[in-house]
Amino acid sequence: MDKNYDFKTVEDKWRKDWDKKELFKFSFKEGDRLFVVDTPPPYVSADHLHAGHIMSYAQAEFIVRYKRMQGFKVFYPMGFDDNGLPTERFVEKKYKIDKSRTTKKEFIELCLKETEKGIETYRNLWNSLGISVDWSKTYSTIAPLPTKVSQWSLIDLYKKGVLYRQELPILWCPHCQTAISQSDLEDKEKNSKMNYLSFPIENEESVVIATTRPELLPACVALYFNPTDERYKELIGKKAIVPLFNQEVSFKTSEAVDKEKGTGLMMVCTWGDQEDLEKWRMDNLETKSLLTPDGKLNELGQKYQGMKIEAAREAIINDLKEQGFLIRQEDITHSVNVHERCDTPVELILSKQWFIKIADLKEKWLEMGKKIAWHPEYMRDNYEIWVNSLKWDWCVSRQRYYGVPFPFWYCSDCGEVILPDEKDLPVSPTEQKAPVNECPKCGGSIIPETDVMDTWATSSCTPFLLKEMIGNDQLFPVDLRPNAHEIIRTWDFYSIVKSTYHFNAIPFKNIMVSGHGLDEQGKKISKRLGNYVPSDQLVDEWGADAIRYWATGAGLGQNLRFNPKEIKKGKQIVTKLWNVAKFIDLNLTDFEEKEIKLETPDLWILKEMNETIKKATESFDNYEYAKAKGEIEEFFMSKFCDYYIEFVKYRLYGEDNESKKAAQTTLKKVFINILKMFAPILPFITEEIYQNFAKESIHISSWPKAEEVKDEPDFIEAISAIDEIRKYKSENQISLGAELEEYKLQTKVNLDKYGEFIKKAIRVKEIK
RNA sequence: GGGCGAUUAGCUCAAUUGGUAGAGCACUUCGUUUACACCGAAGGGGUUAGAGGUUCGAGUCCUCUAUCGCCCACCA
Repeated sequence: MDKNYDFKTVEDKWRKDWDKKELFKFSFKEGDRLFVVDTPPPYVSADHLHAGHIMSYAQAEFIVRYKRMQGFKVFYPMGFDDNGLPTERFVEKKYKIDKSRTTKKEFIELCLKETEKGIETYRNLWNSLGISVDWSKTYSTIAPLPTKVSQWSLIDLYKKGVLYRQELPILWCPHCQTAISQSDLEDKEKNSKMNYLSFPIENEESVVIATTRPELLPACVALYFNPTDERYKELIGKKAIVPLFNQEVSFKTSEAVDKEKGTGLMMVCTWGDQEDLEKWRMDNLETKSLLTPDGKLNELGQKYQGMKIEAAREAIINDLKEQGFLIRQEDITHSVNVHERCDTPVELILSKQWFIKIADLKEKWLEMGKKIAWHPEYMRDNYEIWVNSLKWDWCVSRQRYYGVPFPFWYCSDCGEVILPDEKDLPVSPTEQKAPVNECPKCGGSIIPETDVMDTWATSSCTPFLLKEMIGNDQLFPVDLRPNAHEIIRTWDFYSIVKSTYHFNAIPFKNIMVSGHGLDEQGKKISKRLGNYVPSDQLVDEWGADAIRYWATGAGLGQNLRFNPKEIKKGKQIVTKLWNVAKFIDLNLTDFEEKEIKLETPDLWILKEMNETIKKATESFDNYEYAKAKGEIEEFFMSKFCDYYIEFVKYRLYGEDNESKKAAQTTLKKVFINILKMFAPILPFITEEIYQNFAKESIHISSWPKAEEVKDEPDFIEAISAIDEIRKYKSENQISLGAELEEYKLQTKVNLDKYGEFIKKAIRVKEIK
């Protein structure tokens, strides 16, 4: 063995070896125990890989390697989420193009090109980190099979009556020009002005209303106050005139109006916010649709027609001021719902879209959530909070180019929906003919649906996509879904929705939720802040094992700071394992194990080892890789290196062959189990060392089993005695290697039994 | 405003069911020793955020307060 451990050469060697031997390729036969992992398919548009990515994927992979050693046949494919808005936005930004100013064909080609690149970037990183996925089973969400499964899913939902198409006020992104869903929203603090406007009342004085959105005045349809509000009681039955636009609106009351907010009077427009929508729905108010899909005022805006929202707001405020309707203004900051992909404030517009029923089935979603084992447990709360906050059905249609098409055609006359035959899936309605030439109901002509699916409508199929990839229903539900907490409300929730509707089953039995990677100051790592070292540089500098070690630093659900010291510590452990390996290797000879007569220190370390195996196994079983690492490391560094190796040196160098063999056997046995326990976390160094002893990969070897060992309970006293002498030597500045002539021991210990051992282990000639 | 997490040594974190607060890093001192200077040994360092309560006993359970993070709500 080389004197120094060269991680670059070694890690590269095993990467190639595993790849060549297809070590992680999935295969199983009847009776095998399966472990199916539904890994988050990353957006290929996320081209800035950093420690946070390493952390979350490594944490899941610790469990995967552990399960494999436990004898499970692991199905661990990798997917890529490459369709939909994220990719389009990425391409738009990168090539500085606008969807509306390029042809659909060119645009899709660029998306596909970037998709390919993205997959390569990810694949390189996973490989360098030793993420043991089965690369022969890779999917991308826009490929034929996933498209087929996503389309089948929609057809099934349609047949079950839970997918419907309706014209409704929906969440709309004026920048991306597409419908979006509640889960695509993000909060953003914005500076704004609260405008206090005077609304004249017929034959009377005016009332004052506060609003941040005067540009919605043309769509104002009613004014509301709280029924207990004495100030406005007598307004019922009267009408106010909307400033500038002059439509008459009536006063209404609602318990939901807060007397303390603004002036206690609220204007309802169609539609500025959730509250508007609810009043509109409840009181059956008039519909005044004001916005165009690109976020401009339509003809209802009169002289402001064609202006963008912000421009119209400014112009209207100016005119209000001029004509004396603006009483006063206040600077405020408030949070605004923006589209998370582009930061544009979202609007509500009337549009015909496809929806999946979710808002009325909260109880069902909660019930399904309870059937899943959440790691950590409290993450279920996050899920339940989201479910309870649902207000809208899931809008799954998007007016974009690069995505999985809806598998539907319509009758242009009666609107009848035409479904394809399931055996013809996948289909692309805009490019192929419908299964019928004319509407079977009215004989009208057929037009294709041009919408594509929301990205989550495709990725939420992965739990049952996996079984389709293998063609075996036993793979569903999957055993483990690992992901970060921000996609509980999307990927996880929608997966639960779909599996419930399709199979009345949970999609995954276990979910492990990871935290975020933070920079050294504790800030979330993000592309915008640039506060990260690219992942490939990290691996190059420290090696995969050391980085993976760092990833054990936070328990499930916890954020983890980037910390070079912890990576260094990982490197130190790798080096330590290497040095121990050299030491043991040098002193090993072949012998028959049955002749061995173990001595007290041997029994002690074996007993300690079995305790460690028990604890590490339990921790890994509970997805607590951080705890497992702590237990293994403590045993290796303190018990094995600091004590046991020191205890047996004199036997290894001595003349008593029987005693020497016992020490050697124990060293080897314990060390191999240490390697095995470290293997899920440090796959490279453990493989390198293990294959010096064994001819197979450590990663398909079996996880150690704890055995019962009868040790000598009073041996602990001998260890205390050795501690005492170590301390004495250190305090008196004597080298640990120097032999003391004589020492008077304070610690109570059975010297008849352990005197000789202590003298030799810590080098003292005479103990009193 | 509601909820969920967190707060333990200078730093990063442990602490089974309530039972003498522990590691690593950093710091101080020592040690070239035949696995390891990519090293080893020893040492100093804590009113467990604060205040109450339950208990023979609280880092751990309860109540309140403060600070931080996240989720949800908040556009009148």
